[in-house]
Amino acid sequence: MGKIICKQCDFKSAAARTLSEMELDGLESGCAKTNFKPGEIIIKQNALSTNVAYLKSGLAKVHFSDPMKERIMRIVKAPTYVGLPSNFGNKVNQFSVTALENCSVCFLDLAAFKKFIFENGDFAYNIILEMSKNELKNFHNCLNNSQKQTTGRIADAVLFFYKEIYERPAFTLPISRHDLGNLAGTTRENASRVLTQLHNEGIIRISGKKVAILNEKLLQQISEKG
Amino acid sequence: MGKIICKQCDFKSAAARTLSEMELDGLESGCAKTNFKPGEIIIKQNALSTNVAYLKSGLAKVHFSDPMKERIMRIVKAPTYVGLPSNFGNKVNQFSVTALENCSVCFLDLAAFKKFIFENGDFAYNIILEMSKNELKNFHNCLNNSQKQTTGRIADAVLFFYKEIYERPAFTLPISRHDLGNLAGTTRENASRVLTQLHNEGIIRISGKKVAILNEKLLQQISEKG
DNA sequence: CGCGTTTTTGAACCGTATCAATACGTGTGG
DNA sequence: CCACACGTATTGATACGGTTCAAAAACGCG
Repeated sequence: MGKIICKQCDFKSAAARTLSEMELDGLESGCAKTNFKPGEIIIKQNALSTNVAYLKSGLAKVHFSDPMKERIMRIVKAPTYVGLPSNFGNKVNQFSVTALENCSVCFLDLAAFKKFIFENGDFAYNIILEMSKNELKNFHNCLNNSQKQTTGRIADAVLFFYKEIYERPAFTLPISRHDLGNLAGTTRENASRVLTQLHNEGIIRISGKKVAILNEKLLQQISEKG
Repeated sequence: MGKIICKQCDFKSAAARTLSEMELDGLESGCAKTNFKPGEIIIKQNALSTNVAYLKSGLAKVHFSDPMKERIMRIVKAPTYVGLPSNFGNKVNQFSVTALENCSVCFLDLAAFKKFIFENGDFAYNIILEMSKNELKNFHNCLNNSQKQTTGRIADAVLFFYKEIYERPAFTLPISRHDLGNLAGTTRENASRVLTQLHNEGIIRISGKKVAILNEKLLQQISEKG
């Protein structure tokens, strides 16, 4: 779509920052920048993963989208690669990625990307670093989800939006109750219930999609204990 | 411990197979082979992860070992690296690894390992490949655990031992009921119950730790549906 | 303003954890 | 060789949390 110049891009990943000017020229030739509106699908599960997707700006949900077991795995914020494990571990995407806000994404040629891994150790190392951190995050996520009960998991999700996404205690949820439940591994009904319960206890204030955290310490405790 | 010669090692990883003779000499100088008996700890959670662990032979469990939330994440079979994400994503191990059988492990110097990533693109690429596949496995694992109920998860575990570990329909469980429950995210009581239930339905035969799968198709269905 | 969607709330039902008691198996010491 | 003790496994009864179903309320949009 839009013509862009990788060399001058301000949103380079840690890995891309290791590339020489010449390499960046190579990257650019197989690079397509695309914009997405909320709800639009960035990566489609079961489609061939022929490109590396780099989320330059915006917010998106990573979700497994089988008809029978739709599940939001996590919410990702730019800048980040999305779907690298599918790119390398499997020929088809193992999950979908859908924009929650306006998103700007660069689709990079997989062959060129691989070439950099082979030829630029610094680049490869940074990719490994990003993948490692991601896997550890997933690891803890998974553990939490299986050991806490609903209240704790919803508290987790709220804290996640606070700390990792918006970095301030008042924000507007980018997702519906349905999706919040889905993210926390429960139903929309329970997501609703827990939210109002936390509201009634004075731990958060909630009105529609607007959330304000009133008692962070207590919320943290709920997230940890149960 | 034992003196070994990496060059002549028959258990090389895909990544290590890309190394030149000279590089293998380098690997060897910072390599310690150690043997573990069942129950012995190979990697200890919260210890500094100063070495890359390569499981050359044997079976081990990867588990989160906090006093309050002990949880078996997965069972791994040689040959495989264990703990790479901790090596690169964090200075301390994010989980423990404990031997279930006699295990032979090579501890490699992390600095040398990093050097190979920087200098040998083929090596780096193979590491990325292994990490990608691992992450996808975890991904599906995590998804399954959160969407199935106990019967399905135990069925999963049994099928896992059949297909991924022993590759034959009759085998001896390498873990106790307690750990089986822990692996499937439930209690020892429920693990027991489900096992005898499957036995009574003629789907598996079970006697102590000896398991035989009698009706694979049905077991598969249970694993998928519920 | 009306219609469809999303959210909230209540009640009944189901699955699983928990508790409690019993059985089994192995190893120890008399 | 038996008696005992300890860890592991089994089985049943109960309680709690969460899903599901149903219905009302609030919201957003044309």
